[in-house]
Amino acid sequence: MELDERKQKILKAIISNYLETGEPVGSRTISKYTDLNLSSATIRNEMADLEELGYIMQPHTSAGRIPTDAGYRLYVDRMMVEKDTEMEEMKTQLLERVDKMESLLKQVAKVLAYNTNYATLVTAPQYQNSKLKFIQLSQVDEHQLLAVIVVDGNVIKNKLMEVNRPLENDEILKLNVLLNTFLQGASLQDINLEMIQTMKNQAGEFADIMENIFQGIAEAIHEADEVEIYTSGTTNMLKYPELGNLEQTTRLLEALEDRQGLNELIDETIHSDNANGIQVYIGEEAPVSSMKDCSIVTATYELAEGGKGTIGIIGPKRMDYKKVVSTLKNLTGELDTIFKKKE
Amino acid sequence: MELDERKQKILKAIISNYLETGEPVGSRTISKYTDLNLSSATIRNEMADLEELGYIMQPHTSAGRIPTDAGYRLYVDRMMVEKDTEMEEMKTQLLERVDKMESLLKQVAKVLAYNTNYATLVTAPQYQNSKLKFIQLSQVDEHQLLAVIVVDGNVIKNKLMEVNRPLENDEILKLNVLLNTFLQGASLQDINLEMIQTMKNQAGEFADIMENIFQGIAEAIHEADEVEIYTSGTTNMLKYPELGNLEQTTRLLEALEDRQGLNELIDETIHSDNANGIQVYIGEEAPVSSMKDCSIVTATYELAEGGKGTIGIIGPKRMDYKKVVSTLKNLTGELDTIFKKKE
DNA sequence: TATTAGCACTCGATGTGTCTGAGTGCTAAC
DNA sequence: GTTAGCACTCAGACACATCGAGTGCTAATA
Repeated sequence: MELDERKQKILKAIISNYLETGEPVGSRTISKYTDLNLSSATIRNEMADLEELGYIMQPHTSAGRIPTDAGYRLYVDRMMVEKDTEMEEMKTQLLERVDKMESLLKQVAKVLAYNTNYATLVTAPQYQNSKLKFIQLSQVDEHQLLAVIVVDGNVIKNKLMEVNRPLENDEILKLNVLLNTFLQGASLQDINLEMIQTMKNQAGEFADIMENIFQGIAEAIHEADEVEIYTSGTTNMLKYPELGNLEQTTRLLEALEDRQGLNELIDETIHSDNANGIQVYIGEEAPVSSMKDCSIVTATYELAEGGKGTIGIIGPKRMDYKKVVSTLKNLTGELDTIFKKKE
Repeated sequence: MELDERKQKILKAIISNYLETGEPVGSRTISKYTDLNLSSATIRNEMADLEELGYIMQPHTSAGRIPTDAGYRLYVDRMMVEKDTEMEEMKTQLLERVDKMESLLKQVAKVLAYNTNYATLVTAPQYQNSKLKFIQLSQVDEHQLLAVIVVDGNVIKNKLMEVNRPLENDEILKLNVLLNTFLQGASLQDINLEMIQTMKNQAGEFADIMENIFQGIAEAIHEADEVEIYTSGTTNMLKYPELGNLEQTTRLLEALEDRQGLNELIDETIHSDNANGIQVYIGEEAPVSSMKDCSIVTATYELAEGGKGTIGIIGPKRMDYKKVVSTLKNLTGELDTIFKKKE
């Protein structure tokens, strides 16, 4: 059997209708709804075929049909025409009162959740293989020394250290020069044991301070490589009763709260390069088991400075794919601009 | 009518039982459960009295009794004997793999949620009226200038600025001296327009850099005064069906996700000085309307350096008050020590 | 006078049977 | 190939009976 044009039309009508209502779709509905001018009986025959082809199914005998994962997949891949959205509105919402990067990302997640009624996640931009850009020691007060470490992508790490006695100005100067000559431009791999030993020797009585700084550097670089995930609108998931019983939904919310598993999801997105960076996981395709009744749409955004991050939307399988995809496309395109304005 | 000893015993038995089961408690249960050796009929008479006194109520005719807010209140104020808890276990959980303050706080919230099965919130320590401790400018690369601002409680703020040309070493030195002489030890109120003008004048061609720095200072101090709230275990709330229908619970979860309203709660706690900093809100007493079916227990912790923060637990009214209160008491006592070890 | 046994009563929860309507598959006619 | 029509299925709504936990009240008891 083949999926001819009429079958496609009917399938599309079934899915669209189901997306709107969340109820199984019957033959009569399709017969009236589409411009095919076919009776419900004909539709029924076609529907039986579509079911055999695996695109739709009945939740129980004598109910209408709902799309299977394969049906959604076909819909997303072949039938979807993108929608123009209320992006403008969202942009204005975003431009209000945001200062730091962190709050901006949180805000993005929030606005997105608010506008779509799904759960959203946003990661901060990651910089692969960050390099050291600048290090500076300074004396904060008699007993405290501050190390400022700047890494690629302007991730800044501060480390406070206790010292027994205040350092002289020229001592600090010497240490600063030492640090920057050896370490500027180095990545984590470049800093080997030999280098560490040499520097410790040269630092003389301040070897333990060096030790501390190295630790700080490791942390800073790690931090730059580590993903921070912001989620929002997780409670939206409670609005879709078809996601199964309360227990399942709870597990889903827990996964979202816990970040556990989310990392895996992010990793998968960021390492697959798609045409436009948009990826759609439907049902069982999701890399996280607790989301097997959901669909996930992720998009990668890219900053001019080389940072890459992910925006994702998690919702029921009957999510408004058109809207979600085009919103994400727009947003990832805009993010670089927005960041520039704000930082 | 008076609340004699026997009535108290019965009330206590009712509440304890209800805490365990979550079901309305009948007279027969109490008659068997307690060591009073009274028949169910007698208990019924007493229960009628207790109901008249406002400590218990029937959810419907011919159901057992459940405690009212007033009943819980009495229980918390007068009848509760603290429980020794599995604090040791919790402490060991906390000591694993925690580095930064932020992750420590998140971890505290998480461990607490895991151990109690309620929702938890933790705020970072706040420092009232923070003062400037130290400022330093440095040249990161040709076009970027970094201002490091350290505030009381060692809150550190970094601000990157673009500059047209690299500054000479002595120019930077001059600016650093200028900044520290004027601003060290100053609080936000101390920095007035006059001061700003004087400094700008002295800075000469770098007046706009000064402008930037002032903004950074304002942000830093603000940030030190601003509360960051970490929540965890919010999904635990779904485990208590008596919290009302799904919609109510959703509203509750939204409030927890949104931080909206939580600030109010925190404010109220931190400004009321109780004997041991523990505060219990039952039902309608809560300052957040969406939590009117819950109980909230909050505790204030205090660091040696003067910072103050809040830990809170949100659960159903039938929460295990004994356990919660003693856990919180222990934890707030320990937090200072834990922080010292970790920072 | 305080306690208890006993009884009638209430009311949510549970279970059962019936009805309805949406939807199907199949067959025969167009 | 399409359609009308019909018998059939099944979830959900509804009415109704039953059950049992729990109550309040009264009269008997210690």
